[in-house]
Amino acid sequence: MLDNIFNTLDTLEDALAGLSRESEPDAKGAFGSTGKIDMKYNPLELEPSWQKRWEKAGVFKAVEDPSREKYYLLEMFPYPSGKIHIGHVRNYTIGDVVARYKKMCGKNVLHPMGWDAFGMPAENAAIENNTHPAKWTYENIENMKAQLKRMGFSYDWDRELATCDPDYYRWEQLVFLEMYEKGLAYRKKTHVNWCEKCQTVLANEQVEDGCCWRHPEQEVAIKEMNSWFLKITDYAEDMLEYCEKLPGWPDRVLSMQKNWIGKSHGAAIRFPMVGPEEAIEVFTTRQDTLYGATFMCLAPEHPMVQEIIKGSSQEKEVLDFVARTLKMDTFMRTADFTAKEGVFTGRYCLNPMTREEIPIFVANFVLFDYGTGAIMAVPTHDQRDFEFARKYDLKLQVVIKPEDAELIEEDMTEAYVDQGILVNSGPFNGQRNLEALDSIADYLEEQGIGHKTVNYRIRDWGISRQRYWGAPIPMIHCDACGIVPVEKEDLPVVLPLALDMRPNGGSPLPFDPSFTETTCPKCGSKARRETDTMDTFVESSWYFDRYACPDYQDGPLDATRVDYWLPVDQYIGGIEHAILHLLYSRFYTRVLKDLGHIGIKEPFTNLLTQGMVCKATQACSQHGYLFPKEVENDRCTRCGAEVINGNIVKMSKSKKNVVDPQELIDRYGADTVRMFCLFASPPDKDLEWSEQGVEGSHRFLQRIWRLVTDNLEDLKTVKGFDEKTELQEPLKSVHRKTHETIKKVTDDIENRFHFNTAISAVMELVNETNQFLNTGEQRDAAAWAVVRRAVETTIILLSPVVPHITDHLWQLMGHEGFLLNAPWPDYQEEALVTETKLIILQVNGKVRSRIEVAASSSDQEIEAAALADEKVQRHIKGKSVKRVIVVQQKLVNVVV
RNA sequence: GCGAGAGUGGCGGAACUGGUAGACGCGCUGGAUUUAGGAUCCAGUGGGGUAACCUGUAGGGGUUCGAGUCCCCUCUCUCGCACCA
Repeated sequence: MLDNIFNTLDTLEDALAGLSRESEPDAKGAFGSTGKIDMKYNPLELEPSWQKRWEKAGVFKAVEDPSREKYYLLEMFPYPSGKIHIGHVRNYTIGDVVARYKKMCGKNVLHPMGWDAFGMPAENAAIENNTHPAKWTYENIENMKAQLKRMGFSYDWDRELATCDPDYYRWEQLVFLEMYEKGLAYRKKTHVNWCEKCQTVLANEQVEDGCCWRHPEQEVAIKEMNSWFLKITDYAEDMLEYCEKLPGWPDRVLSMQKNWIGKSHGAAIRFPMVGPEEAIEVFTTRQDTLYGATFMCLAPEHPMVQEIIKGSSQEKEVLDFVARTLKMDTFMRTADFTAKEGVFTGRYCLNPMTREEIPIFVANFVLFDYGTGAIMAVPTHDQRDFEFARKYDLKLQVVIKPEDAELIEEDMTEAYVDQGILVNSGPFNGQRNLEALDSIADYLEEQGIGHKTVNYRIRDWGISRQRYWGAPIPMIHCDACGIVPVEKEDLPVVLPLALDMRPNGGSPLPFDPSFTETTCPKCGSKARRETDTMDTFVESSWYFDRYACPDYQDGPLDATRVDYWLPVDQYIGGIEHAILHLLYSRFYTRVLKDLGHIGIKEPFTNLLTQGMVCKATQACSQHGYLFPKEVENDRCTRCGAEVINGNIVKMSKSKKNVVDPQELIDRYGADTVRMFCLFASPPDKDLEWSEQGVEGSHRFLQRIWRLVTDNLEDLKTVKGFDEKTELQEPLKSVHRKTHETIKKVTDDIENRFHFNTAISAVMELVNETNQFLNTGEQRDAAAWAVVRRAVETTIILLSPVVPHITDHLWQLMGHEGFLLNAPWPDYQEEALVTETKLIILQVNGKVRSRIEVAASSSDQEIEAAALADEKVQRHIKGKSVKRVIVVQQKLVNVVV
């Protein structure tokens, strides 16, 4: 099939060569309609043919070469869901333009692609369609790979990897064992989110509005169970610090990461128990209010709760409350509309400063995950504590007063949270509360009651998933020896493929004796394999390293190659992955460095987060959201009701406001789709899909196609332009525009990724060239040489954006080879020089006139010309000129 | 509530360090070509006014010879985090 197209094209070119001989010069010379070839722009034939040629020539292959400067460009790899969607198209188009541009600039470019191939959808699809996750996944990969190739992306497919391949995850298992040895991976019993339908633990981010993200009707339960964790908290401080050392990252991503890490300075303070137990430790950032702490609250999960109520008369009441609270999901429990509730434990502890006995409560709003899971409550200066105190009639004690007023506890209607002066605070009375933070912390330390500390919001990364389609955690449970790591030489622990999926959605792994039954590496007795698999974010935390050496068999990473390519110079992906994946990758890179696998800490030097692709929704009162196909003339095709046009929101299957990239490719070709994705808006902003916009992009491609084919003979036969030629207007202007465009496009791509303005600039050049050809008088060889240079520049500058049509036109014009191997053009300063300059004339800051002056004019001459201008004269008549501002070569402002 | 970003024609968006606001594209209007439609080409297109000119970048104030751009306040929208002690 492709071969046929190939042959067709070759024949076409022969035909063209023949035609050129038939053309006859008309009276005006070589211009006019001669050489006009009836040849249509047919992207559907032309594009696959060029894709095949690129592949055959291996133009996208990246080879390590220490003598050349490398450039590693990476787009976030996709989950192989079956088909590419428009978000992929946009993401990968942006990346492809940069990759092609950098290659043309002479960089040794690495531009790989692969598959984030483990994950739940494969298991669900397998159950639904009675197939196997592996089969489903690999079929999807084949489909999507074909689609990506059809888009013409410049990937080095020799480096392709799929994370579900044992050759990939075996190294992840090895790194896990190394982390385990260093204490960076551990197992603990803890409270987790559990979805009954998925039969697995969910990460916090997979819980939406208290329900499972995949089962919006299924409330997430809190379950206490054993899970594996990676010690990301060990690196929290370093990752936070390096947020300041990533100038190539968008501020908003960095601020999200800082937010997520959530460092806060404060103090850990011990409140001694009244009774046999030792003390309860709290974390606070407000040790300045310590004298006002009149009660204590524990999180329901706090282990001391069980301890201190044992045998007391409150026991049942407290246990009921704890059980009731823990049954609520975290979202409901922590929602701001959920009332603050608690129960008295019947026990007291001492405020370490006032030595007063204060009651201990269990409260629903105290988070076990944050700080120590216990808080000192200061109702006078914390709104939550205030509400709680009022509800349970607890003591209030003011310890900060505003500078010019008194606070009376009984009269307070809300907590006083502003700054002020300390009162009722022993030796600290009279100090400003913020200044007392340090002195109180020091005092605590001296007295052995507490110490300064920092607390992080970030928790260790729970990576256990009770799922089948993931990388097995390489551990063994032995009754005698406990948890024993798999021997490194026994890796990989391969995921068994021959088993039946369970209809309830649970993992089949625990029920497969061929997998679970093993022997303990330590004592040799019967033992059981760990059946949890790893969170798929683990795979995506190092795939970019493995691209450097996907075939390496002696370890996770080949140091020589990884050192050459890493770090990623430019990473591009959706903002929706901004926190977790990027945070995990930064953590994992640090781990790999500490384990000696890699030399860098930060994996991504520059990050571009592209905006979402959006489109208006359409709905019908009867049938809900409608696909574009289900709408005709603003009416629902099923019931004829008028459609309701909704907001412009992110494209999603559930809202049915989607366009299928494949349909667009089949209709317009890949180049048009690529061009529209770039032209419609800058990459970091959201893109609003517009069918008319796509048509516009297609029209532009047809316009350059005609510009070349309509004038092919003249363009082809004219001699190359000698840059030293002295040109007259209007030729000079076309030539100047050519160089201005090179400058503008280079700047837009290199420094700003503003492809939309780069394309605009080329459009301007095409417009000017067309205008010259349509209206220009001069039609000799000199003119054609200038036009040829303009047209060739157009083609080269557009080649990263629309690589197929440009390679084709390049060849039609008689060039050999691919534009990807052509050098990116330089502009010449001399070509930008103009003889005259346009000067804007203002009077009192308002534009009144504009004049042309010789470029060589001095400021004095320009000022004189401005004052002599008729319109300026009219506006300053009868007034005295107070001041004249002359902005070099640009503007004159006359102040009267 | 906290943090970040944004607000410019009928629409998507330009205007990089303060210096012609609206590049480029879409749409629309008129004209040419065409049997017609499409495609293509030419002209026009922020609002008001015959014109000179006036007015205009969410609203208000300020700095400046000059503000879409800088500063302060207000409003609206989007995103992230959120009972974080």
